[in-house]
Amino acid sequence: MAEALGVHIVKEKPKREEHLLPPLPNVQKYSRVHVRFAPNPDSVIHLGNTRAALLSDEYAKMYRGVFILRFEDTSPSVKPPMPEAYEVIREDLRWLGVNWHEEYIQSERLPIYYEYAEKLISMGSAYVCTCRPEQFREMVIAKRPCPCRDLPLEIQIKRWEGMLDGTIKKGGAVLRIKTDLTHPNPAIRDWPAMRIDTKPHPLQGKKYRVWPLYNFACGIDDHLMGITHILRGKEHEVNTQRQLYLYKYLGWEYPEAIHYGRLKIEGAILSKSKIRQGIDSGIYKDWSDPRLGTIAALRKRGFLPETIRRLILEVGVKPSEAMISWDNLEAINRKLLDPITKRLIFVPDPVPLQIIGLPKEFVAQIPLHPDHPEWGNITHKVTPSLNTIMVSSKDLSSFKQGTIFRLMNLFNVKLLDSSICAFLSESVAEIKSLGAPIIQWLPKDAGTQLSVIMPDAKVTEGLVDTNILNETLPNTFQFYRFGFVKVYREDSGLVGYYSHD
RNA sequence: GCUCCGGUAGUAUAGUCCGGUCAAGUAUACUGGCCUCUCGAGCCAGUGACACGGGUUCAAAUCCCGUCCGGAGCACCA
Repeated sequence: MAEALGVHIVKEKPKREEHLLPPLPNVQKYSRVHVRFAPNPDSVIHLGNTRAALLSDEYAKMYRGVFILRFEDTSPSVKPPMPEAYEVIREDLRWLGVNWHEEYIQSERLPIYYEYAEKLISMGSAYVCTCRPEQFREMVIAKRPCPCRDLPLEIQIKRWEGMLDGTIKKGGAVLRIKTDLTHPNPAIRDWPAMRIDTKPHPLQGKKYRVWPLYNFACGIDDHLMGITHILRGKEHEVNTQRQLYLYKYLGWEYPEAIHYGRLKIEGAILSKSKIRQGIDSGIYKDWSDPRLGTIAALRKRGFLPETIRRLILEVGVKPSEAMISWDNLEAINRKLLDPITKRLIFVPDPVPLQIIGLPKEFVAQIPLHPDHPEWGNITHKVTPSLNTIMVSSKDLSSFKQGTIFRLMNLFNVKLLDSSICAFLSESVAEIKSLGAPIIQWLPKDAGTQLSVIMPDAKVTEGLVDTNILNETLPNTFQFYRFGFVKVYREDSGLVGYYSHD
């Protein structure tokens, strides 16, 4: 109808229109887009890894494609898989809102890799190399074939069997894919595909002693799983070049590979090895230590999955490196959190303050959200006999004797000495015209102990409005004049993790 | 050193393919002001960038060359 009238109806604009992802290349070549996220379960995932996962997920949704989760756990001794990591990673992905349609674990697919290894050997496209690594390197730099390269097929097969049956010891041989020995990049010349690793695998035990290297397993799997578009960091650019040879020999077409630059976040640790090292040495409590850039840490601190997704989409797929600032991340999170988060009183480092000269009983109405009066208020009473309240020592110590200030939502007082003040008046307007400070407070017995872990892992102790115990926890609150805090109920009591202002 | 890949404000990003509408947009940060019983949110205004040098062109952030700077890779890791 509208079209008949020559009117073009614009559908509801996407919320993030300014950060829509660019289209994927050559989508029309494939019947259905297949993307994958292939983490190594040797550790948990962090903001950097999330980039591949979220970008792939977003594209899968954009094209109604298939998202494949593949655990790349084929290095028992160099990157030993952490048994619990498989589930922790799934958990993190679910939390991030990533939907995967298929899941594979490479350590369960060794027979497939063996099959292709044998095929490539018999085709003369791969050979078993028994040179010492340094020896091989010398030759390859000189663009000369190593002595193993052109050995007859029967010997290659015999050597391959030797790798499998244990005749050849660990480190004694490696399967190499033939490439171009004159390739300008020495790293590409006759790259290794399989090696012997006798360390028991957490999932497979001692079942296998020959394991595929990254390029072999990944290259084969990407094809077998029908991957059409690969999103990965640019550290893999050379790997793409290597795998091209494999695809050529097997007559396969290589997927579209998109390489993005590294993601760093100012001040936070994003290196898996450094994280693990820090945990082992006790510097960090665990993977969710607030100083880390892990998903577990961001979640614990109250960052929302949507925040992380928006950030990743904003950064996009550029090949250059990006240094994310906390300001940006926090601003996104604050914008999402602010309208939906209850306000409560938290008094850091509390000290008592007695109020004298009270003419009557006062009831303070503290809104749960200033922009949502319908959410209601929390009330606190101060009477001539119940006249001691708790305030932050930081506030109190900044006031000189005689300072006039307001107790938020209550009344105005004048400081007499370090722990006594006198009732002055009730009017808000009065205090505003003076430009005097307004501070948060709690009646002496209305607070519950709360330890807030700050982003630098230091702890701020304080009292939080006891009404928090009526809330479902964990939950994020905004404490007046303090900031957003995600509060947990732990055995030791209430523990909060500071998100941001 | 070798092989690749990049460089738009403090940070991130749009624009670069298909030169003019870009005296460069947006977000955040910062500075002023308004609003607010939070040092939160919101509103208004402002500061701030095309790495440098050549070339092509009537015209260059956009194309070409050089320089500088940055990153990645050069594992029997992924």
